[in-house]
Amino acid sequence: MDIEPRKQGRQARAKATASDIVEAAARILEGERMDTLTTNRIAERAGVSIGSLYQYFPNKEAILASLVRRERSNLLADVQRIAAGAAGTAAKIDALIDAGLEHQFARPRLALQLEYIEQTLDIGPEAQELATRLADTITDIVRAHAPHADRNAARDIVAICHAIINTAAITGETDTKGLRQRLQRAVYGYLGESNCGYRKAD
Amino acid sequence: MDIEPRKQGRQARAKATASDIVEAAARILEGERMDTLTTNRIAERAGVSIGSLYQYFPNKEAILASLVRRERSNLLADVQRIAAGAAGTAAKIDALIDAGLEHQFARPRLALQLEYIEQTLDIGPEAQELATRLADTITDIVRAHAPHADRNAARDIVAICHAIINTAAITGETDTKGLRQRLQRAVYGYLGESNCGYRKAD
Amino acid sequence: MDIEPRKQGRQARAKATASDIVEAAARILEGERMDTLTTNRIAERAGVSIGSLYQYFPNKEAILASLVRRERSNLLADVQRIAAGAAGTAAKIDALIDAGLEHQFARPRLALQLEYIEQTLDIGPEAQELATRLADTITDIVRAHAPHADRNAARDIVAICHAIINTAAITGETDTKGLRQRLQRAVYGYLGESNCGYRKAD
Amino acid sequence: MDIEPRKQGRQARAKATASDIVEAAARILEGERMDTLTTNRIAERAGVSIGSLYQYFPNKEAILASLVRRERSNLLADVQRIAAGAAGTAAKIDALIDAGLEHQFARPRLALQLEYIEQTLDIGPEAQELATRLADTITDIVRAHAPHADRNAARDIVAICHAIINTAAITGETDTKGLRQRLQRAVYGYLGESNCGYRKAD
DNA sequence: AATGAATGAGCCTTCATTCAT
DNA sequence: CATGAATGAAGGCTCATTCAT
Repeated sequence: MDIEPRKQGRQARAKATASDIVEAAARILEGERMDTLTTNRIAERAGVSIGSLYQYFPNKEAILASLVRRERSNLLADVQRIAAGAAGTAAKIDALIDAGLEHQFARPRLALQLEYIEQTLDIGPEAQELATRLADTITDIVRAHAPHADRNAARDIVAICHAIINTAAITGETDTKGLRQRLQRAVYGYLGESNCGYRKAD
Repeated sequence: MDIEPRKQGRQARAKATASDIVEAAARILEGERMDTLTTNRIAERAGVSIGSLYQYFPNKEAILASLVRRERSNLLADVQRIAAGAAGTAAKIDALIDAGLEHQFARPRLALQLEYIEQTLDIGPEAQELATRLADTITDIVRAHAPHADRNAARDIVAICHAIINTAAITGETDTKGLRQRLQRAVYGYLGESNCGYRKAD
Repeated sequence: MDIEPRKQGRQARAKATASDIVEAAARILEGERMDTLTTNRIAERAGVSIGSLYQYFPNKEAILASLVRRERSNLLADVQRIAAGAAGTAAKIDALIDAGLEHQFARPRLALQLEYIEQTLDIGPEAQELATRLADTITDIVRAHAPHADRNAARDIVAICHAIINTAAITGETDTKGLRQRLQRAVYGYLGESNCGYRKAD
Repeated sequence: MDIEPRKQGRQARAKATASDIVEAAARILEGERMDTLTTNRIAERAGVSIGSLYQYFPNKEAILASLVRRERSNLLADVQRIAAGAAGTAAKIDALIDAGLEHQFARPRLALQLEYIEQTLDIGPEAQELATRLADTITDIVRAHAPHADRNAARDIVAICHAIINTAAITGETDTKGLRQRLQRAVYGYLGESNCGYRKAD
């Protein structure tokens, strides 16, 4: 199944339409029951006709793939910026936590749904690569800080953060500060450091 | 939407058929693409006619709700047994970890899918209650061990374990022993205890 | 694309439905504009719901393939009966002409449309084989009568008959007798025999 | 349905565009699967925007009607030239055969497709008239040569030639010479003359 | 009860056609 | 006039669910 977007229209209007469609899909994932994620509904929420939708995407999956790509590359950009930064390893890990927090907390329902969709979707190779690069970059940072950590550890840490943030988001927590502290507890705890009085969050 | 199984013949045969249907759904969730989870396919795998299926369940969601309930109550039973036991608080927490590990690792794909389905489903109040009871029991155990832990902490711990186990299951890990250790690291780490050389796994 | 019918239901009702559907397609081909040959219309004319139609055929093409097969095998049966008969070669050719006449004249519009559809369709291997067998059998008969005739000649003769009958049918001729004479003129003429006073038609 | 090309600028450029569009349709009919004969594809192959296409033709059918008309009037011109010529009746019939051969063999797939389209299309009155004039002219020639031949006979002859040529074209024959001989056999055979050693092809 | 044929709302997608730029 | 983005009716097909046997 072709999963690539169809054309990046040369008129400005076209580019806007394509991303309107993707955003509409995101909004539906966030706010409605998953079974309303139909192409017709997407078109409707994008304020576009169904015909237009299919001028930009060859099928429903392509829309979702675009959405996944969009989110993923945003996060990857942040993470790479952190990795490339001059900060110390602990500071980088904190920054990583913050990045994850921002990303998932910005639109938690969306993040959650996308996680599921990614598994279901036969994601394109490009998105696949984004995922790998993301994982690698994070692994590098973690191992720079905690040399004894292996790939599993890095994966665990990412999973742990995901899980905690999701749970918090779903139960409607709003106290980002407390949440960040718990994330640090979890991560540094897992990495084997006492995190009592470890650092002043800010 | 009605989600209860259809009350009827308490005969052994009827009960068996109903649970055959539920188990068929489980097997499909485990082994096939999610879009093959159709009522006709469920009936087929259960070795029942589609007509019969609808004699036992008023609709598809009811089957899934039953499945969720089945899994949940299994876990709840284990957890309650642990809670009621005479072991020390740390041993209880370890037992909790083991219970979770067993549950999710017995049929990891199923566990993963159900997690998603639970969110999608308009879970019945009974299942809702199971969830609450489960959370409460776990919270009690955790707080008995770590008095400073609040509800959030208990939730976080459950989420952490879920996440690590899922990730492990997805990536095809089989080393249950190593996994248990990492779970303990994560939990005790989060709870703020150094877990270096803390205890002999068994 | 799968082109085979889906199930030959074990209940009598089922078998009837499947052939009702095929016949409905035939009727539409005969009597309506080709662009009304939609699965919905077929179902409607068959007096069946669209859902039922798709229980018997996996897609539109399969219905048409069944129809082609039905017509072809009817004709093939006739032709093989003729080939196997004890009649003289000339009588066999006459019988062939009559068979063709009957077949195409019974439902001329249908015959015409099917001819076109056959080319368009990726006909299944079975139907393909029917066609080959048909052509071979006819070739054999023709060459038995006119040894100098090659494959082209046999093909030409079939084409000639098709064409004449179609034209006649389309322009609404009803004089089968006269038509048969013209067909004989054409065939025997092509085969190089004087056909003046050649034989008494009956 | 309006089937006429849109009257407009008689400028050379306009005329060229219109015939580019018609020719693009022809090329698609020849070289691609019939279901790619979409207006957008036609415009694309004509090197015109879809908007422009609709400036020249009110709808898709009008394009095809123009194409049919183009082919028909070409043939009609040839046939009328033959009819008006000074040659003997037999020579005229031969010329007729050659004309048909050239026409259909020049672009056999196109000829075949158009034949089908003509039936499907609600051909405009003008094209209808072309067909009639064509048939009449041919009938005249045939009857001049074979006075006993009636309208049916002329129709049959045309049909016969069509059919043989089509069959040859479909099966990929390239031996025009042999084909011409078979056509003559068929025609003269049908008209009741022995065609053995009848005439030297050229 | 069990069976499985039948149902039809609704999904994805295409394509002829229009219209703002 | 040309362009190409936008439109939406309509087609193929699925699947949860019903109902006659």
